[in-house]
Amino acid sequence: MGVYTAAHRLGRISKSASPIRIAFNYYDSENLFISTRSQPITAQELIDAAVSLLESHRSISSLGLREIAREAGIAPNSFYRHFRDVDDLAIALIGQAGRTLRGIIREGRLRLTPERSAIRTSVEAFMEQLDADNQYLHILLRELSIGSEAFRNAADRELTSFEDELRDELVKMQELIGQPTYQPALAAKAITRLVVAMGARAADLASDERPALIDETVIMIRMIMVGAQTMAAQQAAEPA
Amino acid sequence: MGVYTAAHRLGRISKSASPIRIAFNYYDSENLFISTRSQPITAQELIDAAVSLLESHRSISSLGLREIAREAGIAPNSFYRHFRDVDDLAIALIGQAGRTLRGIIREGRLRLTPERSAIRTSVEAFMEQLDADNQYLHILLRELSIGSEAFRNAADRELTSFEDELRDELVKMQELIGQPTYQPALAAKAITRLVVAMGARAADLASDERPALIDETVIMIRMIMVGAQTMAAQQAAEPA
DNA sequence: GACGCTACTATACAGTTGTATATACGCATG
DNA sequence: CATGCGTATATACAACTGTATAGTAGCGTC
Repeated sequence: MGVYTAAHRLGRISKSASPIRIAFNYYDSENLFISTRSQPITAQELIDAAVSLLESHRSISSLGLREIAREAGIAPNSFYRHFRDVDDLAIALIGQAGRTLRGIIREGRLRLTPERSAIRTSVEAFMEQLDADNQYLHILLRELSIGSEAFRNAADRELTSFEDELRDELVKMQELIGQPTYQPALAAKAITRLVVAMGARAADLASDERPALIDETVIMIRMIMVGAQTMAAQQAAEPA
Repeated sequence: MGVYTAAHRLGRISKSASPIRIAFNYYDSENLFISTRSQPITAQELIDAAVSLLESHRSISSLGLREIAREAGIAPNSFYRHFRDVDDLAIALIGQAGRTLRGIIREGRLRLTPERSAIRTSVEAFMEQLDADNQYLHILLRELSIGSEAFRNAADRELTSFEDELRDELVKMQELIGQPTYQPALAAKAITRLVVAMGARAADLASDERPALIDETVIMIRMIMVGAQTMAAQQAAEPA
């Protein structure tokens, strides 16, 4: 943390106030040596600062360069050392969010047991992310509908990877239990988009209302899967 | 249009420039008598000005009071005569969007003919609104995922009205053709949310890619309906 | 004709923003 | 030891924001 943080975050600094002078080097309250200058900041720290500002319901594009720099504790101009502008940081952030989430969901599948349905397990893993402190899922859902074209496409790309993984799983399942699925790619897409939509709504609810929403979502997904399987059976019977 | 429009919209006005003095009354290029003062502006005109600024992908909360006033052609302070602040205008705008859209969709149902499926007709009516020049659907979809809690709840309320109307329709249909639906309220919710999600994505696509998306959506909805009907049939057979 | 009411405008102010320019420190290299 | 590079900071500027205060034109009423 540099010199900007304390002065700017608590209270406003008036431009007309007498200039504040701080020694270049000092020991902070924990006796750690801190240089107020030339303290290197990483791009990741800037991204983290942006994430922490994205709480509640702000879009990335509503963030100001100065705001992010203030949160990270550096001078506004130091931002340029790491990113061209806020949009540049945003693209990096969305990519990071997608990568992280896919890892988490993939990991969640390992928890799959014969007792618990695959659907419920996946939906729960997804919804759990809403409570996670990294906020990545919220950010992704938000940028999906707002922000520049580039942001939305970036977010949509992350979502499409989910769809592809789910489709593969549906096909695998179909071979396993011999129950064919009509247009598995479409079914995967429907399920993904539905879960995302319900997740977005769940994000607004208190966590004690979530279980009901999860139950609803599971039934909806079952409707899609039963429908897709029934349609496959009808198709097989009809043109025979 | 008042005196602000011309000067402010084309080119910037420098504060340090010599003060601009304009006669209080003048005839504009079409020889309409215009008073630069005391020309009453309606709240609706302010809302329309806001809508016209919401093109592409901006959220309502990103609009500035001065910006809206400039677009409407009034002095910034005149805004306060009609709304407390931008959020106040936003709530009015969302409500108006919802009411308008429900009217349009309801009207679209009147086009229902035995030849064209009810599903396809509804989806097409919905997607048509994406191209409408009033931008209401875009605005509603956007505020659903962004903006203050109040905005989201307002948008969600509008969406719930759609669900209710659709559920009634499903129940009516069920009585008509004798094919029961499992949990019609949930099926209606799934369909509505799915259409909205697909619509949001469709909004990003060129209009020649829309038909394919409509086809996809229709199949997805069919999956849900077939699934809900199959599950109703299974439920009826099982505990008997 | 004076008064008040409504609907607007003008000016001003403090705060914020993005960024241009100049500067200072620490470190590695010659 | 001097030079230059990398990384940070300080200062400044013009543009913009929301809004406080103080007007002013037009209209209806006493």
